[in-house]
Amino acid sequence: MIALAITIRLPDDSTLEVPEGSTVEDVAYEIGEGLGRDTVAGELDGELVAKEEPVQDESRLRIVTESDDEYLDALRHTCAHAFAQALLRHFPEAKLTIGPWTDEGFYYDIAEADLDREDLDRIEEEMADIVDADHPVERFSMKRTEAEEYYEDNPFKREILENEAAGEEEVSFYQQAEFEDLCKGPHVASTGEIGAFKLLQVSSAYWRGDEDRETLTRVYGTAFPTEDELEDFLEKRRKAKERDHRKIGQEMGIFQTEELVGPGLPLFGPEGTAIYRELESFAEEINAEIGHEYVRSPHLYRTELWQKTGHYENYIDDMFHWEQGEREFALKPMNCPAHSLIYDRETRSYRDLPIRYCEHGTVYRKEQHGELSGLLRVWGFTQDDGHVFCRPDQIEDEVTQLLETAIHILDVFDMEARVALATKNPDKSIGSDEIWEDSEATLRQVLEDSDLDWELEPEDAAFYGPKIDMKMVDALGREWDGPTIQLDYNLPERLDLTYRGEDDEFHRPIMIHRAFLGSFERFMAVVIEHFGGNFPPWLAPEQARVLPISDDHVDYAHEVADELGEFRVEVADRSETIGNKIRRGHDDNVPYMMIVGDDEAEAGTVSLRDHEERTLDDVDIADFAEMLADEVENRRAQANAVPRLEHA
RNA sequence: GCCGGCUUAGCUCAGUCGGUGGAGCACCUGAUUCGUAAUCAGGAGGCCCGGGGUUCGAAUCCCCGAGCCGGCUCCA
Repeated sequence: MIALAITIRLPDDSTLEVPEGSTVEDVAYEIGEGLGRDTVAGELDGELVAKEEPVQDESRLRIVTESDDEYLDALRHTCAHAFAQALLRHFPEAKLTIGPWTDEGFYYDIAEADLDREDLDRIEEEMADIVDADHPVERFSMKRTEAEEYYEDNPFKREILENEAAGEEEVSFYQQAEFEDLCKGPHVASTGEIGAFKLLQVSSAYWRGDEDRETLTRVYGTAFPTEDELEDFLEKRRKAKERDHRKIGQEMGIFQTEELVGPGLPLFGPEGTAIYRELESFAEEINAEIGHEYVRSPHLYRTELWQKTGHYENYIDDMFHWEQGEREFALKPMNCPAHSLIYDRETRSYRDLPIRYCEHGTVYRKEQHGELSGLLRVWGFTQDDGHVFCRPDQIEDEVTQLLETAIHILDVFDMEARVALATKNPDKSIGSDEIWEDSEATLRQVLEDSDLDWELEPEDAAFYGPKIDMKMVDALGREWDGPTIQLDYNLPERLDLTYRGEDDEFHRPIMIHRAFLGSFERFMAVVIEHFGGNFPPWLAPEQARVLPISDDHVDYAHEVADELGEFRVEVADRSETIGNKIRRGHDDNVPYMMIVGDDEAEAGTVSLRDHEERTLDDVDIADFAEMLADEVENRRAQANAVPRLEHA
């Protein structure tokens, strides 16, 4: 019998003919004996699959071995099985649902098992036994009908069989010792390959992510080939926890929330407000540079406005609204309609465009209670919002300018950007295909003309137009939502915005929504975590502190502080030991301490010490002031006065 | 909003079996006057998240609610 040949495309773009019905592993052996032996899994048309997966004609295949990143995914997937196996030994009545790998590890969702941290400890011990026993992980097939019987008591697995495996005759299972699980793979060859693992937390999740369906117990864990890698991972988590903006915000008195005020409504004291105002004046400076003019709009509006914009029907439940006499009013959830109405106050000419408005606009959105978190998700926040009204032929220039500005801003904070183009979601979009295609092409053009790396996020656009989203990458490599540039063809239509064209006809302007920092509140949270509270001088609530050695030097300390009057300077004038003052200055994250005693008072100098414990004696106050002024005015991300003065 | 956990001094946290609540730091007072990461002593500070219940008696047990934390879902 003659096997029919099919063609497989390999990563180097070469092709390989293999018999029909070949698996990933077969192809690997076809390429080379050694590669065949090392095969862990395959990447088939971009999807990670088990090595037993049959390949199709014309598919693209990459062989995954132990040296590839995907090996970690398979390892974690096997660890998820080891967890489920250990779980069933202690909780035989538990029902398994799904247990995939994730970027950080794995989770397993289970039903009919309430677990607490102590249970996890017991399960971890059992898992250690399973790993030590080094059970081989075997794949086997079962008829779908048999599998349905096998899972007679497990409606979740049966649902997977009904949906995911609907057309299949046979389904695959994986087995290690007494444990069997319906699973597509891939997995590593034996449980002993799991070098190090840890169960991280127990929480909950909805079956199929649907809040109307069953609530399941979800256990998160992670696994690595070696103990060292696990330890690095845990260390990074600990560091992240140390930098939690809620903790630092509390310690440094940056913000507070009060039950009496309400959830998600932070109060800022002088320390937080110093940071807040610095961010605001930074935004003001940027807006002046790029010609965005400030406007102001009220917090309260008749809801008819949001009926007109279309937000009412989609978001009224997320707005704060109430009847006021005959009318219904709502706190604004966004600034764009107000800006649009200002645009619309008179007949605009094509010559006037682009018209660019901006506002530090405070908006209120009734986020779900479970979503509220420190300054990251709140009910009331202030956006560094802006809207450009322009002609179609101006979009490219405007977006380019906004993109460059966003990159510059992140650069000031020493943060990298990860740029993505979010395109149309067919299920959630309005407007013609033609408009979408044009606007996506325009954004794509801007990105291609820039020297930025960017990726596509298909179907992630807002309903009214495509957007460029930027993630900010902080000092620990974590990603946060950053600047956004969104095209909007809808609102100008809804509010009937026009301009008079060269041809004497009325035309529809395009609206570009943009935010650089997002909201001042959330950006503060990011900045706190990014710098870990150790702010650069321009942002630090207290930029320098004068520490007199003894009470005899308090007067001189105040003289020094007065000389630095343009900065945020305090004097540690309580009767404490100098060691204690230094300790406090460091704990308070003051960038610069100026220690003054007899020597300094006599010479009219200070002894400088920064947060990095770098010290320099005999510093001229005016020289330091000049250095600090430079760091503040130029918004330098590092406090480097000590080394700079040292080498001056 | 849903699931689970937590809530004790300004902060971090102990509090046994149901029998009138403690520590460290911070704060106040006094002493000390100090040269680069915590001087010593004393004092003050509590609606034990709120409401209801069980009990002779509740920080502790039960019910309801709020806030926070971890997830899920959501994020114009």
